[in-house]
Amino acid sequence: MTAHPELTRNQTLVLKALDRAEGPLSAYGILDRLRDDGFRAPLQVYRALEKLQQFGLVHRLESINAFVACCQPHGHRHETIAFAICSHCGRVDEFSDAAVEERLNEWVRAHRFKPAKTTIEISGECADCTARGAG
Amino acid sequence: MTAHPELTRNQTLVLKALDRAEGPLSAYGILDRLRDDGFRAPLQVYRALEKLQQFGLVHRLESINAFVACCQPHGHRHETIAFAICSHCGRVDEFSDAAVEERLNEWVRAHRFKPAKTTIEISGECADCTARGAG
DNA sequence: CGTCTGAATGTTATGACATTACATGTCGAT
DNA sequence: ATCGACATGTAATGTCATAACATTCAGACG
Ligand SMILES: [Zn+2]
Ligand SMILES: [Zn+2]
Ligand SMILES: [Zn+2]
Ligand SMILES: [Zn+2]
Repeated sequence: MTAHPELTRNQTLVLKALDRAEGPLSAYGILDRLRDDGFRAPLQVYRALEKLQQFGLVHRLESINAFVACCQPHGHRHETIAFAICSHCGRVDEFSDAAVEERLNEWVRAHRFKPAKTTIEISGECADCTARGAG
Repeated sequence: MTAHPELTRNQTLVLKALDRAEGPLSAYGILDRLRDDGFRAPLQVYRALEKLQQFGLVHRLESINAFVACCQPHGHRHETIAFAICSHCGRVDEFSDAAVEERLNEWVRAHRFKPAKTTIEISGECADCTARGAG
């Protein structure tokens, strides 16, 4: 599964919708954009999103219940990823920091905690929006 | 607002419900536990939770849409807090790490991002549950 | 006292996000 | 052909959160 298989039709459509979007989209937002492609029910979106997340092509933003296409060309699965989310324009920046990852891993080891998923999200206002004097 | 004022009746009830709970509670879970105290609608819970979060007495766990009472005796407002959430037993451990906070602050400074709220949540299985051989 | 005002509360309705359950289709392996 | 694994279609339901509006409460002030 390292090189994920061909995407199905629905997965391709969902990924394209996210790629074309300016910012994160909710599942229902994706659904609305795919009505013309035959999408009728939320489950079609959620099922595609689940696979795309497994492939590392899409990330879920827990703090805003939305999804973004991964900015890396071929996805990634093993790093801890942090997100900076502009609550004004929706821009999402994705980054990883080895020191952050290492410190969290230390806590986890020290407490014998078996991590399954790590969420790091900073919400706020991006530089552009701040410069423009956004509210 | 450093020493937060007296809590109102509803705020007190919600905080007590969270204190008594084993793990995190959803807003509707809190509502159910406060029916006998006269609670009838979700808004009563959400309004109390909003204030309690401002006072630093309650934290929202974004990745599971739930709330926990702060484990510090008098709350805290200025640190970046990380949570380790056991998806098996619901146990939540709260910790902060200066190095993590500093690294995230560096990214934010470098990108002129104006942070409003930082979420760090590690979901997984706690040591006790792993030892018990949980699934 | 009476009134004004801001905060908290009560209530109904609605919106937003996500999953369960079951039926159907597709395609390669045997 | 038939089987199994996976993807899909559809309806119904469950879960989380807020909008809108009316009412109540407690302190400030003349
Ligand atoms: Zn990515
Ligand atoms: Zn922005
Ligand atoms: Zn705390
Ligand atoms: Zn546990």
